[in-house]
Amino acid sequence: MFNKPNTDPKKSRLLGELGDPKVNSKAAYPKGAKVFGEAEPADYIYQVVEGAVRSHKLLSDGRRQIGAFHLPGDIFGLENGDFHRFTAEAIADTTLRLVKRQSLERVAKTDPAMVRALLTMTTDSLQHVENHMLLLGRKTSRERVAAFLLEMNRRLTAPGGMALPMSRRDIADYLGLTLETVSRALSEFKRRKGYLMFLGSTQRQIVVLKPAGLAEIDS
Amino acid sequence: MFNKPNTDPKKSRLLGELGDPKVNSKAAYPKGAKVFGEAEPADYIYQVVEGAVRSHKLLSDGRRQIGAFHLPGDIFGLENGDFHRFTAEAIADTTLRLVKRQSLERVAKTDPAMVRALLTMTTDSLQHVENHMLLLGRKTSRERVAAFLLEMNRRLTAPGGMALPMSRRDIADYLGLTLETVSRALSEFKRRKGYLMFLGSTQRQIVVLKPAGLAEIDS
DNA sequence: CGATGACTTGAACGCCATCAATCGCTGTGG
DNA sequence: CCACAGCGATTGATGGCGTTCAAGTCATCG
Repeated sequence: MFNKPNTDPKKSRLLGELGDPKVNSKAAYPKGAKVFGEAEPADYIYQVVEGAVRSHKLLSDGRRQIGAFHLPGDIFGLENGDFHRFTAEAIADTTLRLVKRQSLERVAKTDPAMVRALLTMTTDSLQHVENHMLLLGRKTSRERVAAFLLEMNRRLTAPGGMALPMSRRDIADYLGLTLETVSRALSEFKRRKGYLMFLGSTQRQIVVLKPAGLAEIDS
Repeated sequence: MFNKPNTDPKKSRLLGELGDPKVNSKAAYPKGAKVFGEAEPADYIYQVVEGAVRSHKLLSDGRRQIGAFHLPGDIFGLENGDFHRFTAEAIADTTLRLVKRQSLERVAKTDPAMVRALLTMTTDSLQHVENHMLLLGRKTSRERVAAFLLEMNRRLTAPGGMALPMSRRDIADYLGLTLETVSRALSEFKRRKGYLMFLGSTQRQIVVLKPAGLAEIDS
């Protein structure tokens, strides 16, 4: 709600195209709504206008791994193949801008800079999941939660702390932990270490008091 | 040694360029040699001709996460930015084909199909690490080892089983486990389940007797 | 208010890590 | 030719971190 939109210049190129009303439209997704499912045809790509989206994979018994959270300004659902590789769901009431994949492909055919832009965005995703792989494979629970807080603090910066759109369970499924472990780590950072502060009645409005403390824990 | 080279048609386009002796050269790396380091300038991209390479990230205290193994035919070291995001080392005595990144960039400027090829390869990497994220975040040790065996069985298929080029420690650092846990899982699949067989005196020549059994364990 | 859902906190368990011993193979030097 | 060091791998014993199970708190909403 108080989160600044992403104004990364790398996305501007694509947004120039995306901004063209002839090829895009907006749509509203209530909290919990599915945007697309894993292995469904990838007919559109999406940009978050307002709200937040999670992308996840499921195992057959219900275990879930969230690969990324998409915040205002972020583009997601960009596939090179014809099918989505994640399921995407709105975390909160969300507005998305949609662009037909077909029209992107058409532009890409004649515009090398557009293909470049796609490549750059794909590489950015790659870099994010590569770092996340290190977190999931080798970091302790405290390190994971500290890294999460720093990531969100960077991406959601706003006056008076960040407003996390996701539940403890979502955080846990992003970090490869249980929601109880996430909760314990947050309590520890708040009470024992004094790195955090919760604002208001909810437990999702968080102020990071000592980023350096978190950064130290995150190795 | 008995592993068939990768002949994926998607790589052919790039290999057409890579095959040009004017822009490439070969180099030998003895077992253990560093190909490039994390955060070093990315001046070349590489293709495995013979041998095998591992790509990893390190935490400050030495914990290691291997992101991928590169086998004959595979291309790696392709970055969009100017710096490598992994350290790459030869697992066995290895021959690599090198291509100057600059000459790739030059071709890419005028050849949209080349940019496309780069995008496709980047997307393939992305898909691999996305699946690996699910493994690292949510799978049990048995599931991880089963998935590893199936992956290597697919990529190293040869008459009379596969010859793993990597040590138990490498496997462990790829799967986010310890080498002891990997060893126990392999023993279990061999003795208790009868899914595996070791050939010869070494413990790296493995025959998968029942892929279906491994697939079932891997969820 | 009572119901519900998100979160926190406590207690006990279990999977995997850690520590440690041993085995088998290879290579090396006396 | 044998002793032995060294390395990779296996196997056993123990321990700890995060999970699981469970109870309780708090805010929201009918």
